[in-house]
Amino acid sequence: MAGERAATLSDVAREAGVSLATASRALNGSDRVVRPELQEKVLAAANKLGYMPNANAQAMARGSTETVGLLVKDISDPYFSTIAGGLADEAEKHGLLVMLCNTGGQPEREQKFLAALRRQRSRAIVLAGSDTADVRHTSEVADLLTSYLDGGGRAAAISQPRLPVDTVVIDNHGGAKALAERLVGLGYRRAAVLTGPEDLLVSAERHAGFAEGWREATGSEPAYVSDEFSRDGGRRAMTRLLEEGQDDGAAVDCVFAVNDLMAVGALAACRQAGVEVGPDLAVAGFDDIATLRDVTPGLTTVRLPLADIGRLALELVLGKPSAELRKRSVHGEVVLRESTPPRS
Amino acid sequence: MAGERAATLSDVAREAGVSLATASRALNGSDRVVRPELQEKVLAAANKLGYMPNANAQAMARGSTETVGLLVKDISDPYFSTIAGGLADEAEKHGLLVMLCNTGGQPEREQKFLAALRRQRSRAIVLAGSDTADVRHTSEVADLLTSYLDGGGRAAAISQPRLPVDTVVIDNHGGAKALAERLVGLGYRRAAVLTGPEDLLVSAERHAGFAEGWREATGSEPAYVSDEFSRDGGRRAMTRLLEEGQDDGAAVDCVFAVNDLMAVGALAACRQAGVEVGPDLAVAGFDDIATLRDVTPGLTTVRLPLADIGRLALELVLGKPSAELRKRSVHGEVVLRESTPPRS
DNA sequence: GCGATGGGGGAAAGCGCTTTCCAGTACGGT
DNA sequence: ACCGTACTGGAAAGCGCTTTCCCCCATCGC
Repeated sequence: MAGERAATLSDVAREAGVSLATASRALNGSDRVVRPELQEKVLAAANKLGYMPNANAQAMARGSTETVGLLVKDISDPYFSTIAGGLADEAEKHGLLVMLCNTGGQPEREQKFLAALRRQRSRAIVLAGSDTADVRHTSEVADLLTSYLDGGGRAAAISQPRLPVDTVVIDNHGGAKALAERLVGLGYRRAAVLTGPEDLLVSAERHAGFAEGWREATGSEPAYVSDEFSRDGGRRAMTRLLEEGQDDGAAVDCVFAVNDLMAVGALAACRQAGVEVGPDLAVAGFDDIATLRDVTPGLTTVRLPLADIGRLALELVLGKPSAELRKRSVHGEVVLRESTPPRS
Repeated sequence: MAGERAATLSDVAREAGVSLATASRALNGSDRVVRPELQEKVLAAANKLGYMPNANAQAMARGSTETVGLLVKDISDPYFSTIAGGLADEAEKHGLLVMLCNTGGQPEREQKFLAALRRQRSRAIVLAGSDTADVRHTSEVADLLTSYLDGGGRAAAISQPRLPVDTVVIDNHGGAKALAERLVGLGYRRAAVLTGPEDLLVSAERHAGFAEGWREATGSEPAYVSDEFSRDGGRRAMTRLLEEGQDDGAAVDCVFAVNDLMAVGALAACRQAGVEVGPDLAVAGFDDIATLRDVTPGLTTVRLPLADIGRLALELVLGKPSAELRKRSVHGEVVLRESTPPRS
């Protein structure tokens, strides 16, 4: 067995008694008409030999592949894995393979992967790593992307509006603002925001949106505490907030964590501190991560259609190229649950 | 810009005033020694032209790629995405790219992807889709895999012991058994298992392990209810269980859901039915999904080192091929939390 | 001083496919 | 009966790279 090198197209052609050209045409179908009789012979030969085209050879000859690259910050984060799921589904429909690149948020890796995808002649690239305000890095990525585009590649980004490519923009600002308004409507008056690092764009946008909504509705500015954009970051931030609140008489009645993971961390911190979320303090998140829909108390959040976002990004990147940059907006929907009961 | 086709190796060679062969050797380093002076010239030329090797051409010439395929049932499921994360990390260390294939549990897709990976001449394939008892499909996959291996490919599976490849076997049986023992130790006496479809191997193994442990410790057989292997399946199964329990005087005091997602569904069902998990009824899961570590009450479960499993699978598949099939066992660790308090 | 040795460069043969270009055949029109 | 037109098969030229094989020249040993 081990010695039998895989059958090539010439093997098939020989077996079928036709030329290489005819074999290729018969198998690819569309190209040009081949007499049905010969076609069948070729198909039979291919079948008999267990022929499998060499995708690399095809890529060379055709100059294009069936591969799309997907860059995410961390595939084990449900936010990204849900997006990846939607994108993978869509890719499957188009007969495309997805190259998964886990950047871990490291700029060098991001650039390395971009280069690799370019070498592979990926048909398209979707960037879903979170955008940072790191101008130097962003511009390097932008350069890489531009030369990729010049080489005939296609690219799109998710929520990274600074990149010179088509983008699915997530209305972080609007969603957070709407959430603020709803919370005020429920009777809350003193808010704090648990944010990620301030150079993380998503975090900044959500913070700003919330602050704007809150300000417009109450005339006051929400406090805020920054930490990591993660479960533990949320826990730490919340712990600090609770400690501060003790001295300071004017404790907040409502906390907005800029993502669900942080919110869950905040929930844990409250539990530990003996603060009952809901009656004592309201907590809200953002994203509506599916796995987290069952935490108790149910977490008020802004639902993002993550799988659709993945699908949309692929559609965008596969669609007709257009001269100007396209932006496709996606809005979140506030989902109220028990963690923010109407304030009596 | 758009007209400038990407620089090729011959462009670099010409620019550097050397032959193709020398250019190739200078860039790949290892192959054979090139005079440092020429080497530098080539590097400079490559740099100047923004040369990017064409990975497809390299793959053709070398006969091997830098790509590994990963088949998962559903990347948006935290179980798989955590494994994928570990594997992607490891892949990055080896300079490999990961081809993500989302099978959705559909046998045809699985086969389609396997074929695609073969066409791509993927260096290795890791299968992490859950194994089913569907013999026909399993044997077809096995055939595909075998011919892939014959062609020089490498493959490994995660927890699919029926495939003729190296396998990371997860000790589902042992973990569930240990859990059963611990629960009995806490004072529980009447158990029920919430299982997935019985032809799903993971589910069956966990069920069997738990039943064995329970039987050995108490002499009685746990009841069980089957439904989907998902959050909603868990909720439904639990609801049914609670309804049955009402008629039947002898209600269970402890429920084992074969994965965390189902357990969370069960938690939701209990909440809805007014049953307080912990005091009224114990609930345990399996996997210890990170995102779920903060549900309340804290869910007793069997922790699986999912990221390590992904890493391990890649190591296995990249390691020296050996004649006999290798199995690498991974064991879970029981983690007791508030959902299963000691029974007073 | 001369042949043997070996280090390093270049020509060219692929790798497996697609696609252009050419040639042969059969058909239609006049 | 003759020429132009369609149609279809085959030869061969790449696609961009790696690698074998060959050759040249410098060094070494005797």
